[in-house]
Amino acid sequence: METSGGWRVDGGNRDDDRASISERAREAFDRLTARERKAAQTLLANYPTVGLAPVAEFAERAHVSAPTVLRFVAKLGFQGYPDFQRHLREELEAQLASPLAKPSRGGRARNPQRAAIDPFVESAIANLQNTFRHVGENEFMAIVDLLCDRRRAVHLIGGRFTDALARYFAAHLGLVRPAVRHVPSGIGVWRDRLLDMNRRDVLIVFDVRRYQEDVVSFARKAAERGASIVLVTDQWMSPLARQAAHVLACRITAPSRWDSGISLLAVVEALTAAVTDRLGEFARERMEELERLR
Amino acid sequence: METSGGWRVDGGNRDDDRASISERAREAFDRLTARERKAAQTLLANYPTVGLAPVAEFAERAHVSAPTVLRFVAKLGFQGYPDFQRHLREELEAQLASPLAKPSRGGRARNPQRAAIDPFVESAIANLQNTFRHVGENEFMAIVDLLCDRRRAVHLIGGRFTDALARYFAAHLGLVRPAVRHVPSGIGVWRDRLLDMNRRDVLIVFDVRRYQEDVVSFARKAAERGASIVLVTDQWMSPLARQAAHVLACRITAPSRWDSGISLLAVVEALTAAVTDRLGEFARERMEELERLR
DNA sequence: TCAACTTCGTATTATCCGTTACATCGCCGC
DNA sequence: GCGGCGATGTAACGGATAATACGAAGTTGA
Repeated sequence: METSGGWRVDGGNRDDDRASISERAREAFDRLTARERKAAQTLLANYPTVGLAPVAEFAERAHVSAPTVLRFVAKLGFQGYPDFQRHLREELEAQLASPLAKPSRGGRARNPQRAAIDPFVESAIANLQNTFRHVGENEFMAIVDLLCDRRRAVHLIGGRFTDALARYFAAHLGLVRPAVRHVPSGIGVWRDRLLDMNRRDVLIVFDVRRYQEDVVSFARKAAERGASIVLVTDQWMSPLARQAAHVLACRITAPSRWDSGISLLAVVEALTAAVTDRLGEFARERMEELERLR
Repeated sequence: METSGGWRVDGGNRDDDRASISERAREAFDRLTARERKAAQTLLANYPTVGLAPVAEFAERAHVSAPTVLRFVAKLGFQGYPDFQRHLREELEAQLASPLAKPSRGGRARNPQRAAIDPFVESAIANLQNTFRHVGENEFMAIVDLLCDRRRAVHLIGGRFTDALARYFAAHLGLVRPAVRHVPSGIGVWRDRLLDMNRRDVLIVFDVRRYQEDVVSFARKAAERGASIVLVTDQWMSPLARQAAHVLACRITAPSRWDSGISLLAVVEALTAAVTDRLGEFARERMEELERLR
């Protein structure tokens, strides 16, 4: 691994005093040994709480030994574990003192990696907010109603990339209610599945731009047979929107050549949560029974 | 190790029935003696950091003696000072999990639909921020390096719910580089796939809590055969972290009985974007060729 | 394949920390 | 003013925690 950026010739203390501990941990990363990196990752993943726990607990959570954790904090430039904890507390206090200040990143130049990541997070957040801002509450709850009707069968289908989301949704829905079926890619079995569908059924379709023709035509045939179509699509809307009983339009733009599925997933998870909640006792019992069958 | 699904029976916190510690301190205030009240005020004025310091420091800051502080925390109902600190850390951790989920408590009541949706978006945003805030840039770029090495084969596997994410990633990666293979669920073909793996290969594993034993053991065998393991997990970390060359710890808590995969998806998309970008011309040509073959 | 080196965990030691017993102080009633 | 009682600090104790020394295991390079 490249070490040119890691080693501070100037002794580094002036800078280290200002750098937050999480930044220090990232900076020191290439100087660390394999096990010490586990410790660093554990700290960053549970920042800063693990660091405030005794060494033994820290070590256990990181699946390393206590001395490894101690060597890790030593390499970060602390006198010892108590010293490390003292700095953590001071940092936490300073951070909580000005709640409006965004944590860390105080005027430091972003390095190129961060420049690649941060816009990504920002656009994802914007997508989430804009998606749910425009989702009609009535629309959302009507879909929940539909999915909570246990007499209806629920079929899920997705396109090239969104098929994974259909599977994700199916995996969760199938745990809280019966008659949930994912329609796999490849039109081999599609004809058979169409035969099963009638006016009682619900078909959830994921279709985003470069809208997939075969998926749309499958859904249209299902609609002709009387199935209720729930369409999860992007802001420009799949042509299937005409036939759909309910449409959820999600924001998918990203600073990349690819579109983002994050807001689609958020919709899926929000629906899952709402349905689980609404089904309440029924869902609970079903899950327990599934647990027993395992 | 739990292999059951994502259903969380408890809310994730054993002490949900008890009030927050600061509330407890205010509530118990009249029952306290004069000096103990100084301790309580000091704690509330510097919440929660003084409580995370050793007793002596707490006592000094409150201008009382250590035993007074001890009596104070005892009256709050804790078994002892370490117990008190443990609760403080847990509370802090829970609070950091969704720092944006606080607002709009005092205003007019939200309508029930919004109440179901907004906390969901807020926690998703917090998860995204906290996940990427602590992702090491070196770690991230090292993984990108790995995935841009076209001589290596890339295998992807996920658990019960995360399998969909593995598919999603595989679908995208497969477009920009060769030798990308998703490992399907069900251990039927796993043995064969293991045979294919050697030290040139990369195995990307998705494993979140209630970590799935079969996935972990598969990955361990792959690691024994020399494959490089890239683990995408949650903040508590799959036991596989021990064997993994690279770990991405994502925040997954949600105001629901289910965990959220949004930050995992964000990581996947960020990696996809970075790899596509890095491969540049090669990726472009490959995609054009795939387009022609269609 | 072996040797030198690094890394890492086990076991031990030393230190700090929380705890508790007890003495003192202050307060109130008598 | 005196005696009792609660509140508080001092000091000693016991235990847990951090630090360290050492040996095992793994890695690298010849």
